[in-house]
Amino acid sequence: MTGRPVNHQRRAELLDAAVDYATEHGFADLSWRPVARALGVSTTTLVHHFGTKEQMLEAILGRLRERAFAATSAAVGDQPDLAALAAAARAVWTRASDPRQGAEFRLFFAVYGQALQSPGQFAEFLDRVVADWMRALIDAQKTDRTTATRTATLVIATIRGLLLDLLATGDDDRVQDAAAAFLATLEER
Amino acid sequence: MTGRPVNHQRRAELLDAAVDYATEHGFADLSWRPVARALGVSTTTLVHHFGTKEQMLEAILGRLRERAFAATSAAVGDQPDLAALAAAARAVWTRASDPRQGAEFRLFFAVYGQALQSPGQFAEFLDRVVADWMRALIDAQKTDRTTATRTATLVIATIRGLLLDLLATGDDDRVQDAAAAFLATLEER
DNA sequence: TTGTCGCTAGTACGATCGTTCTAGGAATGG
DNA sequence: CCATTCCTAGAACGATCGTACTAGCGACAA
Repeated sequence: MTGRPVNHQRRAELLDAAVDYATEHGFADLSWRPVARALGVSTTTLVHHFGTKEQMLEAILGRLRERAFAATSAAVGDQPDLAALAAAARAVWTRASDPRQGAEFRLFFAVYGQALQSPGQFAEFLDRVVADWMRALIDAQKTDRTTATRTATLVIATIRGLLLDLLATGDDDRVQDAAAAFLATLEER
Repeated sequence: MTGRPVNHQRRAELLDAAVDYATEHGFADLSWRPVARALGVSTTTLVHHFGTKEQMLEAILGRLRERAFAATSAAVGDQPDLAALAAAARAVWTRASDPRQGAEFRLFFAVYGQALQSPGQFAEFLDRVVADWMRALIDAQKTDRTTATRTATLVIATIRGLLLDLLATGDDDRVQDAAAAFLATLEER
């Protein structure tokens, strides 16, 4: 009577594959058919699992933010107490500036930019893109909330700004030098 | 014999109007027809002046970068010698964080993100998006080239990172507080 | 076994896309 | 005036878009 049960794992597989596709082929002009071809399924299959294209995009960027944050937040949490923020920032930067992460962060900033121009559609992304890291970086500090917030804001902004520079210019020497200087000032607190 | 002369001003008018349109309606899925409707011309007119859509996009982002840089570089140049960099950075930040500039910088970051995923098409944008400011900020300093480059890189990255935060969260108090702290450290050099 | 429902695919529809073709007024140099 | 060239518009092309509809297959509960 109840019929065949829903296979949630199947949707997760397709979503991960879709994120990989977006990482390689860009996010701006994603459409059902090319994604379906790359994944070896029909467009109908994607529609069935994601509903509308808009919903698939939301799912993709949700998964993307999840990936990006999970991979770095692990490094944030496992730090000794003293100078925890500086160590966390260094760990995040080391991982983020790894060339192997380039494609994923290019996609991240592409989504970020698009979200800024469609705040309605990407509301959750915009809400959490800063807040998730803020929470983690504030927890890593022992100072009062005001200065902790101020420092966390600066750390997030500087790392992202440097990453934008690195991805745009590929000038590793210059950007790494600036990053090292910033991280050094962070440890002098 | 020579016929009617080319009207370059007409193209500039259309380009400025197209940038305005992109500022309001987004950059990701721009197409001839909606732009033409908004500008009160036919799509053929746009094709005539810009060639292909790709060329129009390049023209738009070139003009956009020109606008964004010109408006702020003026503030950079007209500073007294002492603490020129700090004053320049403060001027740039004051203008960039003005809510009235929000739409333009949203477009700027949307283009930036798209360019990161299509480096071939937007090569010139990526080349100049950092280099233009770098040159101006290095010239504003009297220290050796190495530290001047390092500082300029950090100033650009931090300002852009803070701007990303401000545009995403709208949390003016927190971001302005962090910006003030950063600019203060800049003046202590 | 049988009825139910998830999963997949194929097809088709209307809309919109970028671009080309055709052609008529406007403005300029000879 | 005339020839030439720019500017603009309208129509049409094939391609691709998102999505709905139909239907067959497979897995599960009763």
